Amino acid sequence: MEGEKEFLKNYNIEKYDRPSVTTDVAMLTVRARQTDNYRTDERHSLSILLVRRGRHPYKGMWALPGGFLQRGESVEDCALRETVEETNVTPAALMPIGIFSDPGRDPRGWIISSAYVSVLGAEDIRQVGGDDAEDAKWFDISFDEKENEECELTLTNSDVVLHAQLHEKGSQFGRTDYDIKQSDLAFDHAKIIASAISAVRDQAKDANIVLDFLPEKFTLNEMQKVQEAITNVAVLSPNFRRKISGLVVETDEYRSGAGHRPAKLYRKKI
Amino acid sequence: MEGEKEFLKNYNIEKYDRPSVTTDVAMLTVRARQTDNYRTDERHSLSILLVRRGRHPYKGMWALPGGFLQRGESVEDCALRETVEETNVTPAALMPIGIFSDPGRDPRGWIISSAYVSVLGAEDIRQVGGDDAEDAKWFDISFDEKENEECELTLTNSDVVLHAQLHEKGSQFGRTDYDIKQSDLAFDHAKIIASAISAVRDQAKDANIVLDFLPEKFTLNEMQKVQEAITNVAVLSPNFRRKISGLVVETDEYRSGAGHRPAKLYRKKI
DNA sequence: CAAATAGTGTCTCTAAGACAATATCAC
DNA sequence: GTGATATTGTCTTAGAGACACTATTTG
Repeated sequence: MEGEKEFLKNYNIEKYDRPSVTTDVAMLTVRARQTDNYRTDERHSLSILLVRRGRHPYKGMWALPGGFLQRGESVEDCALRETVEETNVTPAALMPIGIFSDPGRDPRGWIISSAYVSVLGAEDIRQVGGDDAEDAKWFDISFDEKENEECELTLTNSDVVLHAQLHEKGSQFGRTDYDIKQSDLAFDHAKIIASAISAVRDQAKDANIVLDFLPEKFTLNEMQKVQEAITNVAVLSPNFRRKISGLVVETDEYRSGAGHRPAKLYRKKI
Repeated sequence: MEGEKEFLKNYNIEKYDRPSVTTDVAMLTVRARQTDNYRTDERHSLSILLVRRGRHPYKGMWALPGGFLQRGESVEDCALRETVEETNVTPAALMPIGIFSDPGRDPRGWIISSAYVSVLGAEDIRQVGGDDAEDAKWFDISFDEKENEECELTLTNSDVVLHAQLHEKGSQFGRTDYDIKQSDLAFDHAKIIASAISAVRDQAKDANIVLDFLPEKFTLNEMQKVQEAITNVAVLSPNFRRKISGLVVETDEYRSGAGHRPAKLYRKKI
């Protein structure tokens, strides 16, 4: 009878068929756009960071940052490492979206991907671009679910507009799954992005993830606008304030100069 | 310049270092135990199905059902297939728990695991045992979180008692992560089980997943007892009834013969 | 009848939605 | 002053928790 030590000595992992494993990260932030009227609030829009592929396959197309899992690191470490390498941005936390493993999802062969969302505050996004990150760009997101489970994803940039049509396949355990009907993005990344957005929208209901999108100090109106950009649902400001009052603390500072009453700055409660 | 077709023709996936991928499934159910007093309700307890390993490594120890991902199947299909093979039980739905990939988690080498929870109704669990499943057994779960983030997991069976001590590492996005301090189970499965339980407890708050644990027809008291077994929190029956009234529909049948007023049987609302 | 669950009604408190009203600044 | 956001207060309604009470069955 073979003992465990002996078994492990003779075990040859190379004998077995195994997939390559990649990670993909949907990095989201909320950006403000200038308005004509100096008095009026900026428009806020949920945005995603994409990189243009410099290599085959899908060379020249836009894709999520990510890459192959290396020996000695956890999947989450890999997602973090690849994100920093490709975009020069270091995400604070990664939220797992799911594992994408449909046969045929990658033309190179048997490759499965573990996908994450990360959320960036206003301070982090300035770093974008750098050594390896020349082709990393922010895209404004428009993602609407129509009546008959058909969804339209549009990613817009000053130069490019990317479209994808998806079909809502089902929603279980707070994660919605989609089928791609048409996509301008590399691989099955339109599907991953749609899942990522729906996961973040789900989280934003209890307002906690909203704070991750904000800088260290922020006005309550900014916070509300960020939530509205994520969830696509407008709320009344007194009710919003009441709801999130337990999550934030006042500072002594004010934001003024906008043609109306200055707003007190708040900070995330620890 | 190489085109995409040519690139793919020359691409050799074997050149790259890659991990083996397994799935592990925590199959949960709620079982009732007889009481002395014929009038009194049965005690309900959350239970998990474990298999005794017939091979190295961890030969003879108890572990979650699961196995290696094969070419041509999705990770979820693999989890389903392995579960049926090893336990003869077909789960209705799988809820993803996360991907466990710490270096060194498997003595055979670089092996990462995608973990799922599945929930079984009272009807399904009779099938357990069969061809390959002689060593599949149900264990009662006791899982308590103490003050200082220390957790004690105890799995009990008529023959065996398995212990594990865990440390709560942090809770993010509704998933709690644990460190193993001591474990009687194979691999890092104590950690996976703890994550699975905390995920199901989280879901059970909005009562929907509770229905998956029940047979086709059930009394509201049975439903309440199941929820209490999962969450470890007792509730008042009028309030419970009010809360779940929208999730169920009456049938014409009653459950009688228990020394007290018969209870109407309900069914899950579609 | 006693014990035990089945099931209803209702009081209180909290949280959410709607909306009215006041405050303060830049031009 | 005017137009814009900032901030507070309050009315109403929906839901959760607590609890008292009635209904029905079997030994």
